[in-house]
Amino acid sequence: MGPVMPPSKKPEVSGISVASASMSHLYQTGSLSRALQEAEELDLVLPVHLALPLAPLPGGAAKPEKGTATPGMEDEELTNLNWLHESKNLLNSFGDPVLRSVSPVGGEGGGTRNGDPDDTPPSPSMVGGDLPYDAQRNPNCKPPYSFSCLIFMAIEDAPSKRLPVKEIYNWILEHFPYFANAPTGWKNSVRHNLSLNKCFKKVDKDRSQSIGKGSLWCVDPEYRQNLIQALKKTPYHPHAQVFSTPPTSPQAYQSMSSPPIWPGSPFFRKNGGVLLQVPQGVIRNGARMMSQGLYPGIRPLPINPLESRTAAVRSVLSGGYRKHSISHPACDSPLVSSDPKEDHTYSTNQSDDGSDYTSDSSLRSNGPVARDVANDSDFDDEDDEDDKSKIQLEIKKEEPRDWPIDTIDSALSSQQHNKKRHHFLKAKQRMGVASDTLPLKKRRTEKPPESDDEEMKEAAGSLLHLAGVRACLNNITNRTAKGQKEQKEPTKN
DNA sequence: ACGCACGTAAACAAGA
DNA sequence: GTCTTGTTTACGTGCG
Repeated sequence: MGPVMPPSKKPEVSGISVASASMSHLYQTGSLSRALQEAEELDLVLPVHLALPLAPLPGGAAKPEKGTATPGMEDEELTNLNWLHESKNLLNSFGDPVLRSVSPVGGEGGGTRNGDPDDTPPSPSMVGGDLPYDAQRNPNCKPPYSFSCLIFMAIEDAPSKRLPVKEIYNWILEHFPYFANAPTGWKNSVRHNLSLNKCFKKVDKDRSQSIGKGSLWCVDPEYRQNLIQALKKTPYHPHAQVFSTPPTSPQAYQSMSSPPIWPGSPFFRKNGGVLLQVPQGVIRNGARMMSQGLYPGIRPLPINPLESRTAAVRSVLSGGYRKHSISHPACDSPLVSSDPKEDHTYSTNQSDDGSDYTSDSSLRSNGPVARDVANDSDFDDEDDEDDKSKIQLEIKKEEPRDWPIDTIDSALSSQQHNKKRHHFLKAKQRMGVASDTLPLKKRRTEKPPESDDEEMKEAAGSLLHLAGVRACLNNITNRTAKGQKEQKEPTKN
């Protein structure tokens, strides 16, 4: 039984475009907190992303981001670069409407599949009884996310979109206090997932800026949609019908509603238990979304604009998260070659993956994931983003191609059951997939490297979006010349 | 009953 | 030697 969301009784902020533009300005000028406090005093319901910066950490103190501020960087530069960087990242990563539709409700415990369809009621076996998962209120409740999702979120939450294992641990610990007291086996599970799950890849690290032992891990762009699907399926969302609609264009992204605040989220409580939903147009007009709001129910970290800006500058100027020597988010650096070891169940052809994953295009054919990406590209080029029925149709067309993340891995991991494997292979054959194009970890021969193109498309769309954002901002801040200059700079990256 | 997705434990190797 | 990281195997659980 899903929680019944009380209708909002508070007046929404009027003047959406003004609100969104003002929000951007307020955030940049550091007066967002003041504005939010004023709004709170006025008993106004604010859009999610406006309020999230006020979401407190139980401990109270702001958690500084790793690394240090770039010396000599003017705060103004930091602000603007951060704006550009974060907008791109948030649009590309968190702005994904599927991701935004996620809310953390689902089954509990190992072996529980969080596979509630979007339009079905939540599992009765919710975490913490009938209440949705709330890391703050029920810190000892096991998060409903699978480890794959946790890792995915951790990596996506990183400015550089790549993290060492230890940072993944830390992210999980910070956002899910449950693991602080959980048996240490969960770390093993994390590593197990990283190694086994094809969605995650090791990234070559700059030896001159070594982070120590271990590698960085990133989300394989090829399988990002799979992870998004997994995240999407993890919870039930009361507004799933609203938010499960994928965009057909960057404009569609922008015009989509941002997520309502999940009842477990701090802002939900802050607003008297009113389920919030950002009015359409706020996102369109360039409102920022805070990552903490994209995984509702997860223990949020307070946002320090300066630190966040600093991280952004590290990524934008120095080509990435300095500590991790990143050149570009989302895997543009060569991935670590997997040593072509002896044949294993999961890596019968590891050398395929051993090379830079952008270089094995010739080995990739039209596997299911490849078709996914290809169709996604077509999808993004759709013009008729307002035709909702068409969108829904597209959703239905997508679903048969939705490959479970670990379908093959899992099937093959039970190798002792040859029967299983046989059935799986037969199923694959029914789906028209060649047996040698399994999306196995360390074995990617399915598709050409469209990820870079995808990245470029996303970046281009984001920059187009930013153009509107900046125009909006400029109307308010009278900083037209500077704003235009700053729009151009990220295109060099 | 079975397949699937997922979690957990454990063994092992390599490197810091 | 110890710890961390990474890989792999095996098995258990819950659900459809």
